[in-house]
Amino acid sequence: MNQYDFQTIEKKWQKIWDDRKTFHAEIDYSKPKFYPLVEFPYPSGQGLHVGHPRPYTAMDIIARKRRLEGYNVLFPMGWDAFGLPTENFAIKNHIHPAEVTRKNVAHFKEQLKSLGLSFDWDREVNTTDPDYYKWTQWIFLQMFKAGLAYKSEMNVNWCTGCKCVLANEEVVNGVCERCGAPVIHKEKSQWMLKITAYAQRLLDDLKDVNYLDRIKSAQANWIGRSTGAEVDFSTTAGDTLTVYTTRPDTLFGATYMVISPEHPMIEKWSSIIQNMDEVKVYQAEAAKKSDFERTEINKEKTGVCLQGVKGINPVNNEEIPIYISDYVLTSYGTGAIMAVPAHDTRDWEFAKKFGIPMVEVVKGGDIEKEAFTDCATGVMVNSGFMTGMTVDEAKEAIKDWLEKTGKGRRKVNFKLRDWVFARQRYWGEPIPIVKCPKCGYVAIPESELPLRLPEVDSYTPTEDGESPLSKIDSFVNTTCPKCGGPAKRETDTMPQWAGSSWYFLRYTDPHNDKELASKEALDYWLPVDWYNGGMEHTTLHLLYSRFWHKFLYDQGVVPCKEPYLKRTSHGMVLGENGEKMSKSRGNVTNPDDIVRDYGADTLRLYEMFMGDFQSAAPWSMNSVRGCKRFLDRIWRLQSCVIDGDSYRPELEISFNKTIRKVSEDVETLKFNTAIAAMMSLLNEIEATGSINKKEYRDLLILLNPFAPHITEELFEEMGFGSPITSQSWVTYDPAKCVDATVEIAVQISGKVRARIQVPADIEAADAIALAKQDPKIAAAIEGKTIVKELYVKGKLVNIVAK
RNA sequence: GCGGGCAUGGUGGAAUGGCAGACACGUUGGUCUUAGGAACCAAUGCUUACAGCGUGCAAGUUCGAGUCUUGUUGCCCGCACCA
Repeated sequence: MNQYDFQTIEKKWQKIWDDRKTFHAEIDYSKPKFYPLVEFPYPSGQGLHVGHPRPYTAMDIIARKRRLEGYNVLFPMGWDAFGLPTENFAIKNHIHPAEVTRKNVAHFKEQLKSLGLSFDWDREVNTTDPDYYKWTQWIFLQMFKAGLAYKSEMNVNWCTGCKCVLANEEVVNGVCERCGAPVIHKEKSQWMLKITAYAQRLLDDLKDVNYLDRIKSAQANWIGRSTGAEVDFSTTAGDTLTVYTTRPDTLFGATYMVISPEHPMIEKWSSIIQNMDEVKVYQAEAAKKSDFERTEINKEKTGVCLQGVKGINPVNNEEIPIYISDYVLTSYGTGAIMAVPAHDTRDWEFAKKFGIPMVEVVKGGDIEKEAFTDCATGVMVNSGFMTGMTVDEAKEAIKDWLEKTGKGRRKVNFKLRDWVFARQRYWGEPIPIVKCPKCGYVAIPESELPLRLPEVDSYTPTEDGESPLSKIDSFVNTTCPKCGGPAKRETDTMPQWAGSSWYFLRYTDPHNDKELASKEALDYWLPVDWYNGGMEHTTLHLLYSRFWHKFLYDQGVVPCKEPYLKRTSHGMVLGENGEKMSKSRGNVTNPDDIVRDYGADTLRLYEMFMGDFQSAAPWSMNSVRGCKRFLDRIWRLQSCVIDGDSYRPELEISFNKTIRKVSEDVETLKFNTAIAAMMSLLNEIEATGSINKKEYRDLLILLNPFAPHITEELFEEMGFGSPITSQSWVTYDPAKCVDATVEIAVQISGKVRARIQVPADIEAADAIALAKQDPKIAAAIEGKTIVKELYVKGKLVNIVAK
């Protein structure tokens, strides 16, 4: 017997798979298709992290199992390569971002290949490749033509030191991460995508997909549908202030109004607001804070009462003060609220601080102590025609009244906001739009796609906050596609999310230069059958790509409404100390070291065995060694192989049970228990002192998806025939998964008092009778009244005695 | 703050409402060995051990709760320009 020389074996099989294109997929109508997908990585300069192989190995196991089950499997990989870190690295080291990307991709690819993942590398895509982003731009143009892309004034983070727009991540505690200068909010005209037009469908169609419940609820909450009403308040200034509320029933309790510090009405009223100086100071303060800071409930409420203008409550014509406060956001609802301190927690705190009166309109709580927000039990009081109604009745009554009187209307609102689709950065897809002084924003002709990123000398954002592209005259100056007159190109680029919103479509036909993918390929491969990715992508990437997909469905480009049939999530891999792995904490493990010292099969096995796939788990070198030990034992089995073409009787049930367990557990992502079952089986095999050929062969196939290299090598070594990749998955006989006798527990009133052996198919009455014969049980129930007797098949007998 | 989640031995974790701790790691003792970060064998939740106690804490439902319900504490993740 040779040594288990994993380095040689792994290189050998990886070369065989490459040379033979073992995992290359083509359309084949004779087989059922299966399209598993993992999130393609951002090729960072740090290289692969031990967190990457966890989801990749998991889906690889499923892909390999599906192939053995006779499916035509498309398991692709690519690179989500536009982004900030590459650009920042390029700026710092004066290397072109494309060059940085090329190096990082090469490194990542080499690392991924060393793990024996069964990707179809012929279908590799890269979002920064002009042949790819041509179609990203094409999709944007279709959205523009459909009216879903528009320009709007948006707040951006503005570094007062670098004089440039910052990503949220670059803002640390209100100052610029790089230069430490204060960061303020600044209005900027930005390209937006109208994802809100799809809000209802994105919500409704969740019922048609098989996502984990927590993913569905996270998306539903992010979309944040609420039903309520818009109410028009007139003001002493003559203008109307429209508010959105989910509690129109409390309208009689509205004792003041609050508008966001950025509300446009403030500018309009600047001549009549007597304390404009105070207002301006407050606006400047608010501009420094993020939405997150502003809506924090624990913080002290702040605000300024507008002097010189009042709102008028439409139900009772009472004049009420108008405040500006940063807890009201421009981005939600109408940017103005009616405040009902008696029945809203934030309003209550604000009113307490500013000494604003409260009016109780729903009875049931103690509004002196806290706001009473319960809708289910309260009864309306002090509310004119609604007095005496339940909250639900009042909601309907007031909405009818608002619509009848024209003072308001029913309104569905979403928390979901439109997608800011422009970055003032270099390393992204150029937005294919021209601004013509005569024609406005004009799409460039599709024949001019891809609109390539021009070469620039500096990737640093410009002093005026525009993209570096704005400095390239040859790029900027062009002619209007419509009128032929002089015009200027859009110089902003798309956010990284653009390329990742449709990459799974390109995998189906990655080299097509006529369409983003052929109809035949899309019809055959879509939808993605199973998409696994991180929980952190639930509300952005996952929602964005569903939105793009639905748009493309409406355009007749893709054949199905939803891109992903099933979505699951993996947990993070933490450092050995249980903290998030990071360079600064010094707890990073490099997968290359593990592959070199223990082998890819051990790494794969450990990543799957380390804990529940869906939860975070800390790294453990000791446990890695444990997995290596298991593979060593599998290797050594070849020294005790005996003849035999069926399972030996003493192992027959164990084999059948293990095959069933592994087959089922892989489907539910319970890789850790699947591996545990194989370890148990190995323990039993070793106890017999030998293994026969049938048993070894089946064990190797069972383990193959987890540890593909060692199992292929042993399969070949043992002369079991062609590679495992062309074998069939092992099957089990349900009838042979049952033991003849089982040990059951006997409980007295729920406490275990004895254990007895019974035939597996024993009847309840017989089991109970047998239990009572046990000396301990007989003694325990003597002289007591038996209240109840239960038998749980194959598990226990419970005798309730008094 | 809002949203999602988690809490079980020395460690990672198992457990369709039915015998808590599978499977590993670690530790201890032993065998073999010139040697051991090798292999093999045995033990290993805790305690005042013929028994009792144990799944963050407090209640509840049930014949029976790690699992369901309510409350509570602590921790993790996301929050829209990181990917």
